[in-house]
Amino acid sequence: MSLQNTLELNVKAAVAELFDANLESVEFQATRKEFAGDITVVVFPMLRVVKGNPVVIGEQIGQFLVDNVSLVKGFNVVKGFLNIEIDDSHYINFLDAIKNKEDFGYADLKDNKAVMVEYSSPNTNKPLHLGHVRNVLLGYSVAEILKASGKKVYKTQIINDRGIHICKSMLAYERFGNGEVPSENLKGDKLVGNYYVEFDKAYKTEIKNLIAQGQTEAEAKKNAPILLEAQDMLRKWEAGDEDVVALWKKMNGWVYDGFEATYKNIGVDFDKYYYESRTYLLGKEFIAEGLKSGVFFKKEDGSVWCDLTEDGLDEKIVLRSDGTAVYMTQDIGTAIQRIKDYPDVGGMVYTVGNEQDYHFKVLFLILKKLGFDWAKNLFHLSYGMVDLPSGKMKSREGTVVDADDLIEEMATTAEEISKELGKLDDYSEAEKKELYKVIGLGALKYYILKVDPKKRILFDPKESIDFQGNTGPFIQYTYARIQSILRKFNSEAIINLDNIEVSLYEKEKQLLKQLEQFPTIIQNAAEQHSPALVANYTYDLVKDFNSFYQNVSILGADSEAEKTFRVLLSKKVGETIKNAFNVLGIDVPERM
RNA sequence: GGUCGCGUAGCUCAGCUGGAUAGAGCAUCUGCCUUCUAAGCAGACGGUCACAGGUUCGAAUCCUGUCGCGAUCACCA
Repeated sequence: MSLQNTLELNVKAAVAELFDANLESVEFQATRKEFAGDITVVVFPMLRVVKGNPVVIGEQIGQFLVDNVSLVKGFNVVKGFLNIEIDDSHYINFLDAIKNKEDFGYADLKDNKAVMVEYSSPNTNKPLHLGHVRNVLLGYSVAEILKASGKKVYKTQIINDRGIHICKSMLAYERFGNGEVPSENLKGDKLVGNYYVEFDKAYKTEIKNLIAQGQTEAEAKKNAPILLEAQDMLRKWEAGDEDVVALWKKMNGWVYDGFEATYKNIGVDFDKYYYESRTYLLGKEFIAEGLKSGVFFKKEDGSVWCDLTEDGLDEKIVLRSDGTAVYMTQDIGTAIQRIKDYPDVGGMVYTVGNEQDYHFKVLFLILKKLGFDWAKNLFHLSYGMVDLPSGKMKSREGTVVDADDLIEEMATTAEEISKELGKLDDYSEAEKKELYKVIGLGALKYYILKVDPKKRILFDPKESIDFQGNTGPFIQYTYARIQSILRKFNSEAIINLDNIEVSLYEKEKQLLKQLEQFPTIIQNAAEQHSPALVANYTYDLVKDFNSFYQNVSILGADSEAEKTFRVLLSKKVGETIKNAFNVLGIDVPERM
């Protein structure tokens, strides 16, 4: 039983015995540094069932704990706060209990229902940019956090592979491409993205000309021949035109190869891919069924809608009057397809930007109306946009921060800093290169994941991401320091706490208290779908370790017992950093 | 205009299921490398928690209103 559970039971027993009253819960918090004690019980909430002076009540409960709980060795009451002092043996036993648990903090599988996490839902007409990076990092990390909290998880994505956007790239390629193919210098997604930009250029030129010929801007935008041709191409695609489909397959293939390279570069993976072109038909089937069962209704023009006015929302279109699918149609189909493919899935998490809050509200509601019991376990992991100082990123206007470029720049920065510090002179070039990438990516990932998902991020490319303070590299550096100590100690096998006699320094106790929190942090992060909780916890842990490291000699301890204890403590902190960073998708280096 | 989200130190962020004197990092300034990696440690400076009411023994946290920023309200995705 955890320390807090033990204390809770005994506080309740104390209140029952001393005041003949029943407490439903006990409020704990960490004792503030300026007071003596390790854990604090807040007395105020008890005043609802126990009448009296909170200080006196605190004193009485404190005395009861000292008399009845061997781990409680003292207490003091300040205002309504009962500060409890815990015996060192508790913390030493805690360390002893986890010393062989390499996966400390991770829960065993405890739920037979799996959860599917969707992230990175790219369009196939342009490369991934910083916005996708936030999406991918968040989704991957939430998936890993859910796993660590004891859930079975499938990672997936939906690829938006059909529609007017890809037709625009295809048309521009046909016109200006001259048979260009991806090469080492030009990944497939970049190539296709270039033609998307080419299309837009040509489109704008045509608009200008039409306006010069006397059309209004709105007319020109609608009538530009190149746009009409792209729309024609889309119709051909839907009709299954062989040439168009062949080009579509070829260019999408290039894009997928390019995306794969970027995912690998970032270090994320997927268990299953879904393609809009293959799920929208299933969506249509269920629209037809819903029409029969009265979930949907048809308007005179033939379009199909869902009436959500009773739920405080509007009517929502689910099928166009010409019978073609809209975004909602394919999302309905995709959700149902996923449950068909993975019957053990009991819920899903959609990692999608907050601009689509309304869409997912509606989607979840419609799926509920269609009668799927899993629809109540759908969660939209909504995150804020990543903006530049100049505003929103726009692919067509070339104001995007490219994902591949960004990763490379981060590694270059890591290289510059490392060279300045010059600690890696005996590393081979390949080892150095690998390390720079680990550090650069660590900086980028931590920078993005440490902020609350729902807040928007302002990213200024000119002000490079920090490598000091509350950053990924700082935490990685601490890990590397710990590994250095372990290499020097060099005798893991004899780490043994049996019958060890040490009394804890404040810095050591603080570290152990912090370690004790980690399993709870993982559970909270899973419940709240928030990697930021894990990131900020790791930073707190590392700060405490560095303070310990700088103020207490580990290998130079006075006795063998102390030395053994400190090495083991350091080792566990290192493992915990590694386990925490693992769910954030960040690697840790042996040296740096 | 309706709906949703956000507003905490010069900057970037924690804290938000109500609890002690609101915490970090960056920047600025002081100290600390004959001792385990100075990407570090120890410290100083810095706040009307957007504003105004309300609930409460107690509010950055909950409620209402106002202001500011953003998103959304398409037979786009």
